[in-house]
Amino acid sequence: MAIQIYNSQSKQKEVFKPIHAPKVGMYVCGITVYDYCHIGHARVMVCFDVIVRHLRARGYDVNYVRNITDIDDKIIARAIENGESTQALTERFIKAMHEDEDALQVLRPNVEPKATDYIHQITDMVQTLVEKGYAYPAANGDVYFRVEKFADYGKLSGKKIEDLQSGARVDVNEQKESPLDFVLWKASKPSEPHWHSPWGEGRPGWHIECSAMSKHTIGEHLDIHGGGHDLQFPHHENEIAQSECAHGHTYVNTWMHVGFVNVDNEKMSKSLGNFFTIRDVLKKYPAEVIRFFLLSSHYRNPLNYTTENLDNARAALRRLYGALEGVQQLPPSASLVAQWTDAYNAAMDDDFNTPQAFAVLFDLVTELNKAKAAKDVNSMGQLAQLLVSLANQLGLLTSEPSTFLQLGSGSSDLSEADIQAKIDARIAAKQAKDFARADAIRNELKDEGIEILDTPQGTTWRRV
RNA sequence: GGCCGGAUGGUAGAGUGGUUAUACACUUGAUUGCAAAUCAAUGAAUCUCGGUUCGAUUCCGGGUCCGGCCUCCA
Repeated sequence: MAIQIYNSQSKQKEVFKPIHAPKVGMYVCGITVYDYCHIGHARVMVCFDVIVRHLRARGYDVNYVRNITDIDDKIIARAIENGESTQALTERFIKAMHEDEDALQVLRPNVEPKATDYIHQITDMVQTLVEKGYAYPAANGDVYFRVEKFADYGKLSGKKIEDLQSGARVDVNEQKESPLDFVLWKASKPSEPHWHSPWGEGRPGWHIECSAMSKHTIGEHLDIHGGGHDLQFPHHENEIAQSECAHGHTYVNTWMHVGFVNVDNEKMSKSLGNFFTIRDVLKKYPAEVIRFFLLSSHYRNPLNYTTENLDNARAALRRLYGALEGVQQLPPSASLVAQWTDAYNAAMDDDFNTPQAFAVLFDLVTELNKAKAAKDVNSMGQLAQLLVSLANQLGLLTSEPSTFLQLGSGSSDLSEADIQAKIDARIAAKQAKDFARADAIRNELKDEGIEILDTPQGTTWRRV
C-alpha cells in the first residue's frame, strides 16, 4: 500500500514516489525568530513532525530540513526597539523555539540552517540568476528577480501574471522594472547588519534563502517542500522561480501546505494580534493535550482554537490513558500487530489522516477495556502495548498513565502523601462499612479536585 | 475585482455512489455499598436548488454563507 500525499500544486492526492528511494529530501519553511512561537507555528511543527515520523516508520530515510530566518526587516526593527543586536535577539528566540518544540515532543529536524550562515551560497545563486538574465541589479544596490522572464510563474498558486499586475496591491517601487519583481538582495543602510556582495553591502531577500539553503542541505530537486498555507504565495512561488531559473529543472515534486489555526474562525496571526503563544497555552494545558488537539483535525483543514476544543482533547486523552492504567503490558502477537498496524497505516498512508488514525486508537481502546472488564490479563497486556506503540508513532502516550491523569489545572495544596492518607482512611472506613465516613472523605477530595476510582486493581485517583 | 478552499449529529471531526467512523456531551441498562471508570443499548447530521444515476452526503452545475491568498505572515 503506497503513501498518498495531496500535492498543493496539482491539487490532488498523488502516490508518493521519492526521487532516490528510500531517501527522501524534505524541506519545510521554519519561522522568523523575532518573537515567541504561537499555536499556528506549533501546528506546522507538529504536523510535519508526524509526517516525518510516519515516513520513517514506513521505511524512508528522511533528510528533514527546516530553516530559521534570522535576518529580515522585522528582526532588525525589533532589535533596535529592544536595544540589542539582531544576533542576541535571534539566539534568544531560537532557544525559546527549541524549548517549545521539546515540550510538544517535536523531534528536531536533521538540519536547521540559518540564513546568516548561508550568505555566500545565497550571493552565488543571485549571481547565477543575474548572469542568466533572470535578475538585475538596480541603481540603489538592490537586486531584483525579473518575474516576467519565468514563463511558469504562478504554477503553484494558480495565479496569472496579468491578474497579479491588475491586482494593484503590489508596492510601487521606482527601482523595479515591473511591480511584480521581488527582491533577491537588499542594499543595507550603514547602521543595519550587512554582508559583502558583488552589488555592495546588503542582506538577502527573504525568498532566496530557502532556495539556497534547500540546495545546499538537500539538493536542487526536493521530494517534499512544505510550510504554512500562507507561504504558498508569494514565498513558495518565488522560490520556484529562483530555483528553476538557476538550475534549469524542476525544484519540488510535492508541495504540502498546513492549514491555519483560527481564533473565532479567523486566521491567527501576528499581524492581526489574535495569537496565543505556545508558552502561554502550556501554562493552561499539558503539552500532550496541545499536541493531541493540533492533530485532531486533518493537517490541511482549518483548526479552531477554543478552550472547548482543548478541553475535549484533554477528555479524549484521558480515555486513552485511562485504558492503560493498571495494565501490565505484554508483547503483542504478530497477528494482533498486523491487524491494528494495518488499520493505522491505512489511515496515515492516506495523506497523513491523523483523525482517522485516532479513530483506530480509540477502537483499540474499546477492545482493551473489554479485555480489562473480562479480566483477560493476556489480551489486555498485548492490546495495551500495541496502543502505546501506535500512539508513540504520533508522539502521544509517552507518559505514565498515572502521571498524566494526575496532572491537573486545579490548585490543590494536597501532597500525594496527603491524598494517599485520605484514600487509606477511606478504605478503612469502607471495610468497617462506615459508608457515610467513606463518602465524606471522597467529597473532601472532590472539593480539592481529586477524583477517586475504585478499580479491581485497587483505588486510584486523578485530578478533575 | 482575480484566484483558491470549505459547509457532516448538541459540539469536535473522518470516510463513503447503497448498511455512514471516532471523541466529548445526552438517555437507558449492566457493574458499584453509593459513585467514578468501564461495558452494552439507544437517540442524534451530511447548507440550498437543479442534473447524472435504479440509488447522491459523496460525482457535475447554479446559489447562499464562511474562510484564505493576491502586502509581512506558519
